[in-house]
Amino acid sequence: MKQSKLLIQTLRETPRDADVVSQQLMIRAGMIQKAAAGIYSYLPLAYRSIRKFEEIVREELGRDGCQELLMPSVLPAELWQESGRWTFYGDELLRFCDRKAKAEIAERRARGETPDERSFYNFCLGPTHEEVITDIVRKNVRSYKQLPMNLFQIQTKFRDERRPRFGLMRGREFTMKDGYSFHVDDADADREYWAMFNAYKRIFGRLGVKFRPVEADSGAIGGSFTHEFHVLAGSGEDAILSCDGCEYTSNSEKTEAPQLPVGSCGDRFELKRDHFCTPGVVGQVEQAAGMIDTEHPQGMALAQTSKFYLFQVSTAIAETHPAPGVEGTYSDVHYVGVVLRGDHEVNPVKVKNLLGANALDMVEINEAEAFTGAKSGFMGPIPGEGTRFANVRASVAILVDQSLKGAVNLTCGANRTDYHHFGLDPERDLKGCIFADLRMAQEGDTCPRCGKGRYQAFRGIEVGQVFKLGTKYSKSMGCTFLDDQGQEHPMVMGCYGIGITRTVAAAIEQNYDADGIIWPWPIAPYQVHLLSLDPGNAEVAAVADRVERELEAAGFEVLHDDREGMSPGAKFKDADLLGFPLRLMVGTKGLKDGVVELRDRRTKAVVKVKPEAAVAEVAAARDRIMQELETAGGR
RNA sequence: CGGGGCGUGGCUCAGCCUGGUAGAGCGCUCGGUUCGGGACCGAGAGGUCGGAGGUUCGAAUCCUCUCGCCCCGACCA
Repeated sequence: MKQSKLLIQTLRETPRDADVVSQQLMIRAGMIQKAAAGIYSYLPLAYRSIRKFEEIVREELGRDGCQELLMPSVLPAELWQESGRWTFYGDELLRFCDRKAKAEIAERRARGETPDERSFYNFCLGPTHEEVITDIVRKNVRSYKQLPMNLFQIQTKFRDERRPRFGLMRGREFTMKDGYSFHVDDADADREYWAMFNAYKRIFGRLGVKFRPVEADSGAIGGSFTHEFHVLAGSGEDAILSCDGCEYTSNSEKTEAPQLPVGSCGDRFELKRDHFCTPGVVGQVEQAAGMIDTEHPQGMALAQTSKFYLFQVSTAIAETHPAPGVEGTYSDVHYVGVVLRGDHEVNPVKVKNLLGANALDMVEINEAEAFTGAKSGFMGPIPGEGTRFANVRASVAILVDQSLKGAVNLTCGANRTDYHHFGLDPERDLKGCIFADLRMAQEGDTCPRCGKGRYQAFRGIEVGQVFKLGTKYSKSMGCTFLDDQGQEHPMVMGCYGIGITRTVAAAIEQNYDADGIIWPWPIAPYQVHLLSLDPGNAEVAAVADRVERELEAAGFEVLHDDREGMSPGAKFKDADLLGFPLRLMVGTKGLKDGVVELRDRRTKAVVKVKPEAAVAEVAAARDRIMQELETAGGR
């Protein structure tokens, strides 16, 4: 391909509204162009990478017998109403109506009515396709003999994000591979889950990026387990903890924290109310340092302090769920107190899951201060007399992190500004409290799975997820089969997603330098960037054209920068920015010595060879690069 | 959705405070000289200053409304 004919405009300067590396580089390299917030055109170079990744996905899923189909992107409201998600999904679902509904609205207006347009919306843009696929399967599959079945599509999705950002990584429109499997029972769904898990490991392994499959929170859907696949990159939105001694890797919102040994701290004291006074000090560390008495002349160790968070369970959703720690249900419970060691952070997802709540919010600071009667920093699990907290204590669940089980002589906020109690023994002093793992695990914590390794922290970009759905959709939509006894059962489902365009962006987030992109070979738009440094020179032009033909004949993808009137330096800059793995330079200077030069984008190493040997040298470089990829991937 | 910011040629931005008939660099076109890490000279093309209304003799500039975009937060099967 001649670069002089390629649709591309590279930019020397970074566009102002590009805020992440992949977005900046893709715009500067002329790969994407924004049409609206979070909506991009994929220009030729980007689309080549996207298609290459799609092909990898197709090949690997094909190995597992998955069938590809394509569903509509405009979906009828009826299906979403059937599953219940039409109302549940929220404003990310872009809803609209067709001409028939519009005519109806117009007609009512003509009659003097003021119809609510939203109630006439009868279509949406598909953000995901559980409803459609379930509809297809229930209409076409009746017998256990047809199961299992695994169907996928690679398709444009639309989610009307509140705040689209990060270019292709969090756009509103994006390309996604979404797959759905249908099974006669749980065991078979589990088997398929692990088959897809392994397929994903192959897919991201072939991509040539560092990645990790991580255990994740299964969220409100309540599936039994789920893994996310993350491309590791410093700019990743998710924190991942990975044990250096075993396979356990998880999203930090899920990571199990180890039970810590309770330090010895002398005799057990009674609860001494308002024992420490640290006026005007707010931070945990400063407070602890100010907690001085005869027992603690240096101040209190941070691990001997406790902190207290007040959460609120949304009553609208909680309704009749049995409430641990208190009598009654969440329709009675508004507040939940969480007690942690002073040097630990609360993990809201763990709290939420423990409570079985769908939504959990921090109580707003003003409200919390009014409730407990103390300023932030001095709240605690023991209500002060006459406060609202004291009045409703019986209906406030007190959850205590397991690290404090058996702990004694702790401090806690006195619910009186500037004061802390001393001598807290949660088991003794907090009636009906529940001990559980509620904190964020941290880098360096001992892994509770193997008991030996320690957690290492990474940042990751979520690019794929495998999820066991169960019968949520098959039950609500009547997707059933007949077993060999003629009995009807709902199918057990799994779903499996890969963000295609996000993955390509994530690959760049992980692989770039100050000069531009460094493409992993398997998804590079072109593999070789052939630069004619003096295209006006007949010999250079002849050699470059010949090498281009030879490389293409040997199966390489070559972009030939044949542009005239451009200085070598400018071509080098463009080549670095576009970042194809290999750059082959043909110029008068080299040809004077009878050589062309091959440069590795990542290592910057240059090899000089005779033009006739260029193809063999490129092949050798490819083999070396692919070899390195084998060892670089995830685990 | 709350808070903040920005809309001036394809890109980056100046001009706005203090109204007077629109600029620079990059990119693009043509000619010439160059040519191994974003060369130089000369000549050009290209802008309803996001939109609407208002104030004014006169608005990119002041006022009102509106649309779009960006950032922080909340949200994220």
